[in-house]
Amino acid sequence: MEYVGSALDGLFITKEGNSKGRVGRRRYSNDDGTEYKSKNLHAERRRRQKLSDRLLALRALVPIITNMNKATIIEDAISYIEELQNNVKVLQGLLYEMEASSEEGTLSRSEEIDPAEEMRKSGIQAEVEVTQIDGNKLWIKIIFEKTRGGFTRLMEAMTACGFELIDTSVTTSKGAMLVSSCVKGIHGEINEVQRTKELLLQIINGI
Amino acid sequence: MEYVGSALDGLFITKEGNSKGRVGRRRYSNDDGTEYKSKNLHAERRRRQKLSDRLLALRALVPIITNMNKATIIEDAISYIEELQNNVKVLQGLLYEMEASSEEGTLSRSEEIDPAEEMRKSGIQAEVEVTQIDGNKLWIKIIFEKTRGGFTRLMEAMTACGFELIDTSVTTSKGAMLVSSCVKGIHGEINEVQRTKELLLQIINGI
DNA sequence: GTCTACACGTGAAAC
DNA sequence: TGTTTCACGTGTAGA
Repeated sequence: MEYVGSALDGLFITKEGNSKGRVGRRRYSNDDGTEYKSKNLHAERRRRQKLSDRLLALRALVPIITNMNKATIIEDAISYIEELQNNVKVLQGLLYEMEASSEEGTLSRSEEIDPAEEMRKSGIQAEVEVTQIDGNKLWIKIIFEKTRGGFTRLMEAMTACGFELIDTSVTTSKGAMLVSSCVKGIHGEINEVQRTKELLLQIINGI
Repeated sequence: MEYVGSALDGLFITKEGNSKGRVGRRRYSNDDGTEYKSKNLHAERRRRQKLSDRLLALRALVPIITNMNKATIIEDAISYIEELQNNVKVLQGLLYEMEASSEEGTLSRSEEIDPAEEMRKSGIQAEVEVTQIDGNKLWIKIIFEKTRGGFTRLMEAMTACGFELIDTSVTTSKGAMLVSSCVKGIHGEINEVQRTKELLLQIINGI
């Protein structure tokens, strides 16, 4: 790649007056004296202009430019790309974190219990709590994983099993459904609470 | 910026044999015949190399390179920067969405009611529901905006007002707190349900 | 052969 | 002033 001269060196015809166009431009001549410009002169000009344009476009894309120099333009572009790459990485990390925390239960932000979360942790499918209110009334609390039509099927199953619903309230939180209901019990039945609980668990498992 | 020639044109001494160093390099001479290289030759070389190095670094940073050309390197860098910028924008949008949905209540994803949201819509501070379970027992459901220590103060206020709590369940969903409780009522009191409800509302408003 | 891309040395302009 | 940056035309090597 070293410039070593050539037979063509020294054949420049200089100081040519040229009234129009590129005056004073160096000319090139063969041994027979026919003048011609370098063959790739235009191509080289196009190449230079293209590169210049690209650099301009690059400079336009980079927000902070410390200098207008060609080298510094590329330098700034490099640091900008690094910054953008870091940005993307940080944002992806944040997004991943948020998705994870959002998936495993948004109620993690409340200090109270998260039914769905607790259910998944303990591995049980549902949580049933039965409390005897009065002689023939039971207060039941059911927490189970929410499914489409789950509540309806629970109600159908409970009525089919002979539960007489007095008052029922349902609320869902994320993936869990809490059913708080007051049912009429079979008066006089011994161990009614435990039997009702087992029956409810069977119903829920059947859903 | 037009090349117009100069008095120095045509003074190149070519075909100089040079045993050492940069043989054949063009020399430059003054009118007095003293030879010298162009003054900014080394500086120009350094500049070119610096630019070349920057381009190399840029190429190393861009993952996809369609061509090794200088122009295409910059072109690829431009498209890569655009891609990164778009990436950042999309990720920021996603993050903003997730933050918003996470802040305004995760229950928006469940098809059921969102207590906090409904409360805010209707403009009421709390929702109280009282149902008579038995002669001297009441089942109360309270939904109110969750505040720090709100549940504790509610319990203190209720016990201070003479409520005898039999069983209490509390669950929070985002900004709302649902208290489902069974209390002992004053046996024989007429319109007990309505009076209890009003009393609870007063308590909640006092919190 | 042509065509492309590159590095080179250089003059000039800018600071 | 001198230093730096740039565009230019050119030679040349590789497809």
